[in-house]
Amino acid sequence: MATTASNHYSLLASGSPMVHAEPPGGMQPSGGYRDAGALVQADYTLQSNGHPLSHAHQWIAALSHGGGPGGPGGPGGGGGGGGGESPWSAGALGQPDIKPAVVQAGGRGDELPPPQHPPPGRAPHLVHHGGGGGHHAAWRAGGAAHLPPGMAAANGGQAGLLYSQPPGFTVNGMLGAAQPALHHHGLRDAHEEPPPGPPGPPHHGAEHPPPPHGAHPGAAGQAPAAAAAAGPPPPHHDPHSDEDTPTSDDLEQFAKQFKQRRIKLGFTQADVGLALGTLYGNVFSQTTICRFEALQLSFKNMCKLKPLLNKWLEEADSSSGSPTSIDKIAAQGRKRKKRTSIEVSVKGALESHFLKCPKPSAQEITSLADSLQLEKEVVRVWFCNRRQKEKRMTPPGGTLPGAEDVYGASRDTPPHHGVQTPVQ
DNA sequence: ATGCATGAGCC
DNA sequence: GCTCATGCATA
Repeated sequence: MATTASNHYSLLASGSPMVHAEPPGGMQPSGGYRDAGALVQADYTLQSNGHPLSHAHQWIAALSHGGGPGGPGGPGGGGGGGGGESPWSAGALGQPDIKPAVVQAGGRGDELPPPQHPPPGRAPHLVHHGGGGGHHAAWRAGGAAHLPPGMAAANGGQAGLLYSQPPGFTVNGMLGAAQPALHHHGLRDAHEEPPPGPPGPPHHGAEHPPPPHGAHPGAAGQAPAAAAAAGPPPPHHDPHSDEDTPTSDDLEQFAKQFKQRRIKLGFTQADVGLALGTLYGNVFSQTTICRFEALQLSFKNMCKLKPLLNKWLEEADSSSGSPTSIDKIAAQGRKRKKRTSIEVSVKGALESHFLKCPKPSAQEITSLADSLQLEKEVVRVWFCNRRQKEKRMTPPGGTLPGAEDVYGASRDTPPHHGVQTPVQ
């Protein structure tokens, strides 16, 4: 009843046109949606369950855990809580859980293009505000002021805003290349190629820099000074270099710049995702690119993607105009449970619980699920996603300066998440 | 642009 | 079972 989830799942497959339709009688899709099968995208019709979308408190104050990430860039990190309490301080880059998303379609079969990283000849665009240790305390320390001169002018021309079909970029013969790639280093390698810079702890679970963002500027309750106050002075010299760990400020700027360039060049987020696959073997979805631009990824993840995107920028820039192919990767034939649409009222209930207890026990989840009439798994996942959301570095839509107050105070004002960057 | 889902790696 | 990275499906 509540969920719009009908029972059909859509499967991507390429092939047999068979529709797997199940009688919508049951609302709980808990059938065996995991079988591996090759079904095609069923044309399930969504039940218009249009929910008004009223977001209540989305971004709660969880951020405020005093914790705070230790110093910026300072490895000394406060050792944040362990299990994953502190968003940014936990072992960011150091953790090995990064996974490669190389999902190469069977089509190309092969592997991924050689991961070569052509040395960037020049320091690209990233201008970067000079302050080295200044304010990179909060995610968006108002740093929007950049805009490299060169960039705007760069190729401003034709690209205009036609996203229709970008000209394509050439990737140095990468396409044809089905070279046996060696190690398509997944992201996992990322942690392996730690920035030489960071002396001390190469990548351990404690270095971490990122300023917590704890909240937004509004929440700026955070003493600005605090940021700089970090004990260990972050030795970052060139934030834009792929090498060392950028500050959150750097990331923010890069993301903005990236987006602008991307748009100017006429590429969509999806194009970029695919291009990364072509270039490095790691394909990413539109979602990921979007989140990167919106800074909705974890700090660690942002750091991981930045170099890739930076290279793409260079490629796209240098070969903007060349023809090429963009190959796409077909989805595999995996079944996916249909997205459950949680009713607003139910969502509200979940959020309430989340506020009280972000990490309910299995037992609690079970009873909660029961009372809300949702599958236990759905509830569990909801909490997981909720927690994850809390950890993102994303400043809640409005990080308007001086605007919001910390949630703790008057959380009445739900930040409408509609306020993000206009474009796209 | 974002909600819900999947899955690897870890504990 | 959790976290984290990621993405399909959707609004």
